[in-house]
Amino acid sequence: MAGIRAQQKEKTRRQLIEAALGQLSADRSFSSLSLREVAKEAGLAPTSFYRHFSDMDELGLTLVDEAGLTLRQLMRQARVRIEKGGSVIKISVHTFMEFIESNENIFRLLLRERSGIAPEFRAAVNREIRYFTMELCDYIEKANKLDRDVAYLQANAAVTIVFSAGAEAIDLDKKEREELANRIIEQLRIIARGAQDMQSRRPAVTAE
Amino acid sequence: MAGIRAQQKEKTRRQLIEAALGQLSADRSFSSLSLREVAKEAGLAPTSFYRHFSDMDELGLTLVDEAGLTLRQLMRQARVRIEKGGSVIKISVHTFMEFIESNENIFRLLLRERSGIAPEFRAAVNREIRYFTMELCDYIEKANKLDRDVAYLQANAAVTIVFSAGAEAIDLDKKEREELANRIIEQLRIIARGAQDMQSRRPAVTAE
DNA sequence: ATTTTGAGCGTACAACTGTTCACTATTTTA
DNA sequence: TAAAATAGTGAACAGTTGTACGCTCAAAAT
Repeated sequence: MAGIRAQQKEKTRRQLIEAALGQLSADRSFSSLSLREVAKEAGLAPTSFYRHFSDMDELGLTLVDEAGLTLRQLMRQARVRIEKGGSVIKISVHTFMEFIESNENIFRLLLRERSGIAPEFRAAVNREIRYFTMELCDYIEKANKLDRDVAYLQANAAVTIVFSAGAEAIDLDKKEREELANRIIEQLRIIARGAQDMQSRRPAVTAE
Repeated sequence: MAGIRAQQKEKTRRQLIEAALGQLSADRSFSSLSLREVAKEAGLAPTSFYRHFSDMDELGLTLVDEAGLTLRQLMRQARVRIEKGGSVIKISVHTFMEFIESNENIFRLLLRERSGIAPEFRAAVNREIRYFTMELCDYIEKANKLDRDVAYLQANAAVTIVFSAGAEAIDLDKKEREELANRIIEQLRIIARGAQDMQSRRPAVTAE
C-alpha cells in the first residue's frame, strides 16, 4: 500500500503551490493571479485545480502557512548563530536579510498580504508575525532582564522595523541592501537602549 | 467667459476621483477596481472615462497626490497643536489617529499601495512618506539638538512605526485604537530616549 | 474478478474586462 | 452667424475570468 495515488496527488498539489509562488514577482500580487493562470503554469487544466483547492483563497492561505514555516526556519537559524556568540542585533538582521534574498517570493507574499485585501489573509499573516514577536519578546525579557511589558514594546517595535525594511529590501540591489541593513542595525540599537533606559527609571518592584 | 465647459469637466473629473475613493473599502484594493465600475459609480458611460484619464493608473496616481495633500494638512495641524504646548509625541500620535479616522479610504490607499504592485505607485507613495520623514527629521534635529544622522534614524524609525500602526488602526474599533495609540506613544518615547542616549555617548565634535 | 472511487480533461457558458468607433449635442472660437 | 472643438453616448469587439457538467481511465476496495 504505497498509496501511489495519494502520492501523485500530493505531487501535483505541490506543483500548484510552486506555480503560484513562481508567479509572485515584483509586479504581481497574489490577488492578481487567476486560477486559470496558476493551473496552466502547473501544467493542469483549469478545472483540475478544484481537485486540490476549492478556491484561490484556499491556495493563498496554504502559501501563508508555507511562509510561516520559512519564518520559523529563520528564527531557528538565527538562534543557532547567536549561540555561537557575536552581536545579537547584527546577527539577527543579517540572517533576516539572507532569508529575504533566498526566499524573495514567499516574503513578498507575506509582506504584501499583511496589508492586503482579504481579512483572512491578514489574520493569517498577522498570526505568524505575532508568533515571531512573542519569541523575540521572551528572548529580550530574559537576556536583558526587562519587565515583560517593556520587552514587548521593544520586540514589537523591532519586528515592525525589520519587516518594514524587508519590504523595502526586496527591490534593492546588493549594495543598497547593505546600507539598509546597517541603518536597521543602528535603529534597533537605539530601541534597545531606549528600552533599557525606560526600565532603569522605573520604580523597582519589591516583595512586600 | 465663465468657462462653463471646463467647469463641468472639472466637476465630473472630481466625480471620478470620489467614485474611486469611495470604492476603496476594507476589502477592496485600488488594483481590484475596474474602469467600468468606477465610471458607473460616477454616473458615466465607460467610454467617457477616457476624456479625463488615459488609464486607471493615471487615476491612481492622482489619488496618491490627493493623499499627499492630506498628509501635509496633517503635518500642518500637528504643528499648530504642538505650538500650543503639551507632549509632542502624544499630540502627534493623536493627530495622526484622528486623520486616519476621518480619511479612512485615502489612508488605505496610501498604506496599501506602499507595498503594492505598480512601481510608479510605490515611488509616488514613498515620495510622500519621505517628505513627511524629512520634516520630522528637521524638527527633531533642532528641538532635541541631535546630530543630523541620529535625528534621521529616529525620524525614520518613528515614521515607520506610526504608519505601520496606521495600517493596523484602520480595522480596529475605537477602544482598540486607543490602546494602539498608547502603545505607539510608549514606543516613540523609547526611541526618543534611545536616540538621546546614543547622542550623549558620542565623541563631541569640536572645532579645530 | 468486479465494482467503486477520484484525478484530470474538454466543452461550454455567462459575466466581466479594456478599448475602438461613429455619433450627438452643446459650448467655444472665428 | 457659421465652423470647429469636445464631453458624453451606445453598440460592438475580442479577450479573460470562474465554474458546472459529463467523460475517461487507472488505482483502490470489495
